[in-house]
Amino acid sequence: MASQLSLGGSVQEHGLRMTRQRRLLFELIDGSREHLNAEALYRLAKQRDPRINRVTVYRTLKLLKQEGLVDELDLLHHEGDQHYYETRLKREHAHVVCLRCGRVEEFFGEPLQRLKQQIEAHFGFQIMIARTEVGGYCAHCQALAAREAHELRNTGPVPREKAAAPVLKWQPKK
Amino acid sequence: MASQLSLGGSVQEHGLRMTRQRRLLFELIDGSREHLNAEALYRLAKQRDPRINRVTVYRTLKLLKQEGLVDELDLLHHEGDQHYYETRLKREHAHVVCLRCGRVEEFFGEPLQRLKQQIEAHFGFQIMIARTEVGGYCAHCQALAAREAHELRNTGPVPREKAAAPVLKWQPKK
DNA sequence: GTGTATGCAAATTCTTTGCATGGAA
DNA sequence: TTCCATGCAAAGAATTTGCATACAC
Repeated sequence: MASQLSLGGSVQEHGLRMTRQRRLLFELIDGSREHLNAEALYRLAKQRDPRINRVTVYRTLKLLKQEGLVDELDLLHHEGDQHYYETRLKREHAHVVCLRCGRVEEFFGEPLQRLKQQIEAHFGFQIMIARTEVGGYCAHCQALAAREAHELRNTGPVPREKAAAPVLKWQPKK
Repeated sequence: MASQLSLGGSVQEHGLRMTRQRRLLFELIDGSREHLNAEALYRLAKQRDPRINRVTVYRTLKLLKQEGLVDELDLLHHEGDQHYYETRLKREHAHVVCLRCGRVEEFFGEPLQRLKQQIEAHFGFQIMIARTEVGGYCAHCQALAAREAHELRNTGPVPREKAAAPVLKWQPKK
């Protein structure tokens, strides 16, 4: 999971400085198995360096984005309006988010390469960043929803809204 | 450009009401040739109905999203952290954003269909929404940047940061 | 030593909530 | 006539800025 990207190299090339905080934050993002948002990252960092400030997290994230070391995602804002971060992978990939349980899968597949190539060819565009985020319901949640629907039917009359609404429906945020 | 989606149908089916404001806001989004953000939409709406409130814009956008009439984009946040809105099109498409001039192109192509199919097949996933956003430099801005680089070289010494930085580089937000 | 990075407090931006009134069905 | 929708004011969440101090080079 951990990338081969060099924080030091990238930072020094631009006259920037390698600090305790930057090293820590990059390590945490790069080593995390989840997609962290700024707040989660801050809390993790605080455990290892209680003196670190939330503002430093934001400033460092901005820097890492600019240097192309980290990508920013929103995962369709399935919970709140925060952003999520991951170290940039070599392989293009899409994020597949279950709108019910929040689980995030990554999909690597050739249509993504194709898409980039076509866009570059079609528009003469120079792509710096590409992001595909897909929301819906994972197999597990589809099964759960089906079972719930079944139970509803066998429980007799049900408040109108509940019965009429599709079982699977975009969940309002929060 | 205008979609065939019915606001009235969708609204009434869920026990909701068709109001002056909702009609107006949907019309504006559906009729706009640009991707509007909440603030821009509010300002447009205010011209046609000075009594409308910003909060109503947010509430209506949320509703339209939930009903699947409108999709939310962030266009890679190329200017600020707002979201942008468009009426849902039948055809899958990607948004291609120039990080320099801000121009947004839409790309329709089969890799997008392929991608969805593969994700559904691979994970047994039921896709409700899919979003691809691509950032980089449009042909026009590449040409401009090349010319600028040329002029820089012929102007003699230049402040270090300017000369050392790649000509095309992710623009820091704002 | 110089100039960038950090921490702290305060400000800003974007969005949501509470509540009384207005208006669609 | 019934409740959903709106407007207004205020709150809230996420992120940024200003400035003095700390620390990497």
